[in-house]
Amino acid sequence: MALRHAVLAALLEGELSGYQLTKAFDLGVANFWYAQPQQLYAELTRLEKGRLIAGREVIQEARPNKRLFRLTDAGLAELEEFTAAAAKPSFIRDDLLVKVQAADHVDSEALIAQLSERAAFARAKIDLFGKMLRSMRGDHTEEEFLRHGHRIGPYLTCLRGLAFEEGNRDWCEHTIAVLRERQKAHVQH
Amino acid sequence: MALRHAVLAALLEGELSGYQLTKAFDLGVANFWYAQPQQLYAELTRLEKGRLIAGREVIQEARPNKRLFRLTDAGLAELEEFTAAAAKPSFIRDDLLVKVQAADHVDSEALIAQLSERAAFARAKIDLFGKMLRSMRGDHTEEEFLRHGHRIGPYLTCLRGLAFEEGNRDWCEHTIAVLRERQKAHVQH
DNA sequence: CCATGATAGTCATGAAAGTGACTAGTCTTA
DNA sequence: TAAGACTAGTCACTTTCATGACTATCATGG
Repeated sequence: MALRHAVLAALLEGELSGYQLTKAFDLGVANFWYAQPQQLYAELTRLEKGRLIAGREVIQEARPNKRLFRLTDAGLAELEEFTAAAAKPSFIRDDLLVKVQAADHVDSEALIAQLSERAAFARAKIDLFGKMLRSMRGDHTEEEFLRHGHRIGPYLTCLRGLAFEEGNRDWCEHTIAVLRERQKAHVQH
Repeated sequence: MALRHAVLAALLEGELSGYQLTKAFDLGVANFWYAQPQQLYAELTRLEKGRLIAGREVIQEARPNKRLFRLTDAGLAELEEFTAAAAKPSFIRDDLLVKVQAADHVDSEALIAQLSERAAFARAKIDLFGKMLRSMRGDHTEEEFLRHGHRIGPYLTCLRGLAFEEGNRDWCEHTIAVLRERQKAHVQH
């Protein structure tokens, strides 16, 4: 029951099609949840059956027809209930951490390559999140916006995403530096 | 194929029993992966069948017998291969983010309660990670240890865990402050 | 005029993760 | 001296996630 609520939360933004949702939940953009198209379409079907969302067909000329979904009252109630329930603590679960855990026993070059790639990805997302934040707050300062804006939820999750990626970037860079330093030291023996 | 490699990486530390692994993979301690006992025992069985680890029974007097597992050469090779392969980018997938995404439409008090709880949890882990790091590096400074220590993998993942939890704590506190501020402003209307 | 790429989705299947309930002996503490 | 926590693990089951393959149409660029 996790993707389920993420979809409901996304639909708070207004009516969205499955395809639009897939864009919002894309790995490259997602600031609060990630999922693949197939999962989303499946979830939408389930949610509609449960009457937590309602869809309507929109016939289009120039492109395939689509279905726009909106939250029902039952859906909003479900989300409310979910928010009140205790959350399980989260943790990082990342292949890259497993690899670094094994750092002393595996090839450093391969590891450094992975870390560089991840750092690059993190920088790209930092950039993107920066832009998203600026566009959400418009002409206001962050402080102003958070005080008086009327949809701060997405802004706040985006801030977390930004900090997370900054953490990733810094850690990757630091780890690379450490591994390089040790390579040098090792060669000199 | 994720827990699988995490278990292999954990066994780099030396022979461990299933029970010891469950301690290391516990939500309260895990600095690089989390899993439940049942998952671990199941994974250990699979890995042993695949000859990536080997177990030996240890008969004990005062407590139940146990099985100690160690990595085989095949297991180390598998881990090596895994490290060289491309990692998929990671992302946060957290109930709490979903809840904050919906912040504008749900009860703030409930949300603040969740955030406080998470912040407290984060502080506890920060403390724990600090202790773990100190104990790993012994009398050395961090710089010294990372340069010359001979098992820095766990230290590095622990550093990431620490930064992650600091990020959680800061974000939770900031978000709480923002929500409180808005509550005040709302009441005054 | 053909190859991409975007829009808009569907189906089937497998792998991974999570949950609840349960056994069984020992050690500690109120 | 009884209750609860710790050690050590197992069985059965469900939910969630992820993967690959597939169908259409339209627009754009070379």
